[in-house]
Amino acid sequence: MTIPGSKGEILTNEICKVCTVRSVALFQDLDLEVFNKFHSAIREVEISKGDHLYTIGDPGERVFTIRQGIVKLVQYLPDGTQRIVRLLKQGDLAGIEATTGSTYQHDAIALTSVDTCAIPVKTVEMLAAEQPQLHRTLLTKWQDALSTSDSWLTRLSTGPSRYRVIRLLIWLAENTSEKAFYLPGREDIGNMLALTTETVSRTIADLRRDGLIELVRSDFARADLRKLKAIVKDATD
Amino acid sequence: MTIPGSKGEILTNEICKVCTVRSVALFQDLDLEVFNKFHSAIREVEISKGDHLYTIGDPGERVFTIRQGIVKLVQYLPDGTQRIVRLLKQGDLAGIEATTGSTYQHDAIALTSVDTCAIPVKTVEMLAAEQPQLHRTLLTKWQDALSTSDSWLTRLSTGPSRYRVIRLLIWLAENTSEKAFYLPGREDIGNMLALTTETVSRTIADLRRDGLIELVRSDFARADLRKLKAIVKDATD
DNA sequence: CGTGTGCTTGACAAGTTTCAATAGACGTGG
DNA sequence: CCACGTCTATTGAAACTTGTCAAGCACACG
Repeated sequence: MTIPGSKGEILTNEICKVCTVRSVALFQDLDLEVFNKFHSAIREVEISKGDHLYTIGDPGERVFTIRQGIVKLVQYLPDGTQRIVRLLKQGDLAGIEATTGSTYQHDAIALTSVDTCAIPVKTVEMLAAEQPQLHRTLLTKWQDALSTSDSWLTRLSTGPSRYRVIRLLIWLAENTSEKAFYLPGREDIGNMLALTTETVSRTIADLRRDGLIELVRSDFARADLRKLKAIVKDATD
Repeated sequence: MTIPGSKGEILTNEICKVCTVRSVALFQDLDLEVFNKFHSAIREVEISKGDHLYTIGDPGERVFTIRQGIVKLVQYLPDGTQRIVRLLKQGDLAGIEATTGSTYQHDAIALTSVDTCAIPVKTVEMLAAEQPQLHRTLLTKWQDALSTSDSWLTRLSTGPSRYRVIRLLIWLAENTSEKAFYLPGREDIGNMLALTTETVSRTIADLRRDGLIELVRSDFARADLRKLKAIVKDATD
């Protein structure tokens, strides 16, 4: 179990068995028996807001299952401009490129405090050798990443600022179980949508004036999802 | 061999053995013996400019290795706006999501005349069962797709129109062996860069006036790669 | 109780879209 | 072989959106 208040890496012992995200994560249908042979290599890693989970260019030695919190994946242009290419949430896999022997392709930075399981790539390989369905789970994770990426291009990088912000808010709201959802800093939002912080700030202020969202705190908001979806003509499930 | 002038699906016979893209494609390190057991299921599919290779939402029954030509992957917003999320070229795999049992996630449309090998997903599975390294190749293809996608977000959807167009031109030029490279229609370029056809047209006209590119035909161009890279501060290998 | 950091707002400049008109390329049929 | 229609590319002018620069505000932290 986690030692309350602790930071950094902790040996997992029984934690995996009761893991709240196992059903959606990497080991979703793994034999407990097989799993027990290897899970001693797995570490729990907790980092605070702003910390790096890993850094672009580093040798990819571990993948991370996100247990709690939100992580941004950042890439940079030669001039230093940064672009957030994806957000990872509970159940997502960070550093998946490590499984092909590649170096990390992004800076992975915590937007909130983040709780992960760090799994050495070697462990993944050994597990996969005994349990081929892990391959299938991994493929699914690749597909998730790619389809998120496509969606960021289609929905978050297309159209006027108002629509982009709204589509991001919908995503944020729908990926939270609470009524209020985490609202990233204006600069981060800008780096997700290819807008400046000023434009984002103005757009969010407009949405508040129009009664479409309501700030609970500067970084938590509630949204009228139905109205937001109507504006961008999203399916109103 | 291909029957000259023919269209549509053709049974492959000896074609795979002499395939010019096998070294970069799906069967790059497959045992010829194993391969021969299955390759009768593989069809050569040729389509002309503007034709669909597959359509979004269709059940994904085959993956396609691109042997020749360029394919665009298109997604749509609810209002009908389209966005091109990737271009596929020689050696790339189209419809890779079919390997996870998913439906196709895009419209795949030929920008030029296109020559592919269509491989049933079932064949891929059978081959993978006998030759596990195929899993690894597939993972690499997923990674390629994802890293292209990230790059489209970072480099093609960020910054002013001039930079986006230049970065696209660099990509097009570097993914061609000829001196002149295929230049897509202005509307397609717009849908790749989230710009209007008019803006793209003006930007390309500017680049021509500045002597940075030269049109061989309306859809073929030569570029001064060194200068273009200097402008966007790309590595000048 | 200052100081820093991030958010907001304003005014103006720059960039992009929109609407409209023209020019060019291409294929078809007279 | 040329006229015609169609489709794409180009260009102009005006409207609009977004970026830039600058200042003020609010909240958290030391």
